[in-house]
This record gives sequence, structure tokens and C-alpha cells, in this order.
Amino acid sequence: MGMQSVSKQTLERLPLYLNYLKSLPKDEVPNISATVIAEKLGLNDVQVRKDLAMISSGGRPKIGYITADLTADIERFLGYGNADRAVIIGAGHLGQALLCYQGFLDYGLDVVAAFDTDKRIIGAEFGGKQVLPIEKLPELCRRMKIRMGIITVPASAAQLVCDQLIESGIMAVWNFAPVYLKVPKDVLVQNENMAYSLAVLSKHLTQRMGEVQSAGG
Amino acid sequence: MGMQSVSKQTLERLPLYLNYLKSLPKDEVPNISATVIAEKLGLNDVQVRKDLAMISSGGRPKIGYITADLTADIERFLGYGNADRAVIIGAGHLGQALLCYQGFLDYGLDVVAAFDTDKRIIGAEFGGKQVLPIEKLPELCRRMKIRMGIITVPASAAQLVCDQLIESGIMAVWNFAPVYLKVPKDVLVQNENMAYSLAVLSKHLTQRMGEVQSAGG
DNA sequence: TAGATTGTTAATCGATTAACAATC
DNA sequence: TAGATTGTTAATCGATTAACAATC
Repeated sequence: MGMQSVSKQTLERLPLYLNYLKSLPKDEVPNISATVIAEKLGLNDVQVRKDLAMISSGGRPKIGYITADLTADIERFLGYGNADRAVIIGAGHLGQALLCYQGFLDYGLDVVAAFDTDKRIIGAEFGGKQVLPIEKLPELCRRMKIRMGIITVPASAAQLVCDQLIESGIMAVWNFAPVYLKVPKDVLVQNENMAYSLAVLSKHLTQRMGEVQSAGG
Repeated sequence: MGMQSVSKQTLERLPLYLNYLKSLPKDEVPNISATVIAEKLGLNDVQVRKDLAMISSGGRPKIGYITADLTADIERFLGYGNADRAVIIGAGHLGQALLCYQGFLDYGLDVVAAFDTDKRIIGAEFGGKQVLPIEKLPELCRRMKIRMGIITVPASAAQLVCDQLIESGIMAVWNFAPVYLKVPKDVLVQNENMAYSLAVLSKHLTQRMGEVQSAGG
């Protein structure tokens, strides 16, 4: 048990475990084993056990983990509960969708406002959150000690916006624009790059198609 | 050179290379080296060279690759050009945002329509694409030979929708719902799970904060 | 007890990186 | 030519998986 740093792979699996634990009928499954979690999620059981060992106070042989405690341990580790505040830059379709998404608070993210340069959209509200002029970004970030920025502008504007965010004190950038962003090494960029996903999906389809054709001919 | 199967990591880096190549001023950079690409994208040059060796006809010592040829090779490999057709299930905010996004065609994806169960939204158009009743899904998928489905429904409905997609002949699922989807092993699920990204970003912020505090105290 | 499950140590696997010969 | 760059072979690294003793 401990709050030591955890590999990126482990960090990405933790929400998956949490998600599964929360899907269990309440109070009906007091204990849960790594073996069962692994099986349900299509993973290796030792891997699950190692991941859980990093963040929980441990399970008991034959019995497994206490479901409620494990759930709480993962949530605490992921920082759900004390949400990070974030701003969105770019209030187009995607920005609006993210502004309206009510579920972020459950994942420890509190989107406080959006920024844009388009006068026609400044002042509008989406999901109860305002679109402000980009000029107000530095002051608001500093005043509210905001450390996360979400980039939903077109690719051509993304690096400029990223620079402005860093200038405003942001330490973590969630980038939805399909570009590589250059940042200082203490700033983390997480790319939600749809082109990556599409490449993987598309290649799978092409390969499947090839197989079917070879099998047929 | 060859169309052999490529690791997932390589597949995810290819759009990054392509993106960089396209950002170069047209006709002004006839040749490009793996060394330069690696430097600009913060990667190892041997890694870039190995990735490119999988899909290109090769570069020349001292000169590098022919920019235009390399660009074309990556696009061909990723299947840009002959787009995969896809349907979106769930025409809420995120579904609408994806329907409206004009850039998918550039990435080899042609979204043909959306489906929903909500009568108030059925018949509406977003980005020139219609929202149809979910009942019409199987027939349309079969008739148009659609093999990719995009899930943008709430978590609670995602597995049901996924089953319907597979029933309709879909082979690749792009899942935006924060749930693990159970599928036959010849179907590929690519999760665009924002909880993963948020976990990585949030942990970075927590660790940075810890460092700053230790440095200060 | 018997056996399921934990947690750890060792082996395997695959991706990244280093070293280097070939070449333009 | 000299040196930058390619492509390949070998070494390293880290994550996954297997093996196994401990334990409830």
C-alpha cells in the first residue's frame, strides 16, 4: 500500500476497475477478488492484483478485497472528491459538448468556464458555464489557481492557445486538437487525439477484410 | 517496406508524423530526415526510422525521405482516401459534436448518420446528417455495408447498443462511454475513455503540487 | 482440512534505445 | 573525401505473465 508513483498503464486501468466496482449491485457484493475483476475485464489476474497492491491496503487470501474499501481507495488515489478546476479554450461544438457534460465532476474535474475569440459566442452559456473573451484567461487562471487547460480549438490555433495557457500558469493540458504541442518539461500534455484511435480502428477493418477475402478466394 | 501488420504504438505514431509532414511549407522542403522528425516531435530517431521502414519505400543516406512520397505512403497505409463508413449511436451533445465535425473525412472516416431512441431528436439534422430511429440500424448497416460504429450514449445503455451494433454486422467499435464493453474476439473496441486521460492529468497535478510543497517546506 | 486467493519473486515478452556497418 | 543519414543487429528497459510460498 502507498501513494508511490504508478505506471501510466496502471493509472489507465484504475478507472476501469472503479467503473466495474461501481456497477456491482449495492451492498450485495461485500467482497471482490482480483481474479473476478480480471475475468470480467478481460485482463490478467496478477496484473490486477499488482495494480491494486499499489493503492489499496490489501486483500485477504480466499476472501479478496472489501468492495467498499477498494472503491474508496481507488477514488481517493485518483483524486475524485477534491476536483481539479479546469478551463476550456475553444467553445465550438466539441467545447460546448464538454461544457455540457455533467459527468466530469464524478471524475474529479470541475470545468469553471470556457474562453473563445469569437465575439458572437462570447457571453453565451452552455451547461450553466460562461464563454469569456480569451483576454480574461490569465487573470482568471491566476485568481482561481487553475492548473488544467482543455484545448478544443482548431489545429491551426492550438499551439498559440497552449502557450497562452502555460503563460497563465497551467501545468496540465488536455489536448483535443490533432497537433503535437511543444511545452516545457514540467507541463504534461495528454492527447485525446482521435486520429490515433481512427488509425487503430481502420487498420483492424482493413485487416479483417483481407482475411475474409483470402478465406473466400 | 511492406503492408505487414504494425504494432499499436507504431500505428498511433503514424498520424503524428503525417500531421508534422503536412505542417511543412508546401514544396519548400522536398526532403525530410527521420532525425528531424524525431527532434520536432520529441521522439527517438531510431524509433521514427523503424516506424517509417514499415510503411515507406525507404529513404536515402544523407538525404532522408522524399517528403511528398512519405506523406502519400503514410496516408495510403492509414487508409485515408478510401474512407470507412460509420454510424453514430446517441445524438446527445457529444454525438452532435461528432456529427458536425467536418474533419473526419480527412482521417478516412465517413459518418453517414446517427441513431437515437429519443423521439424529440429523431428526424433532426446535424452537420447535414440525419438522426434516425434506432430500429432502422440493422437494415441500414447491412444495406450500406457499414462496419464501424461510434457509441456516444450514456454508460448505462452502452453495452446494449454495442450488442445491437454487432448484431448489425459492425466489426469495429469506437466507444466514448466510460464502460468496458464485452465483444466477440473478432470485433475491436477502441475506448476514447476520458476517465483514463483525466486520471493521468490529475495525477500529474497532484505530484507536481507535492514537489512544490516539499521544495517550499 | 482443502482449496481459493493473496502477494512476491523469477521468467518472458515486446518495445525502445544504443551501436555500427553501409551508403550517398 | 568527410560526414550525415539510413537500416539493421544487439543491448536495455519496463511491463506482463508464470510460478510459488504464505494464509485465511
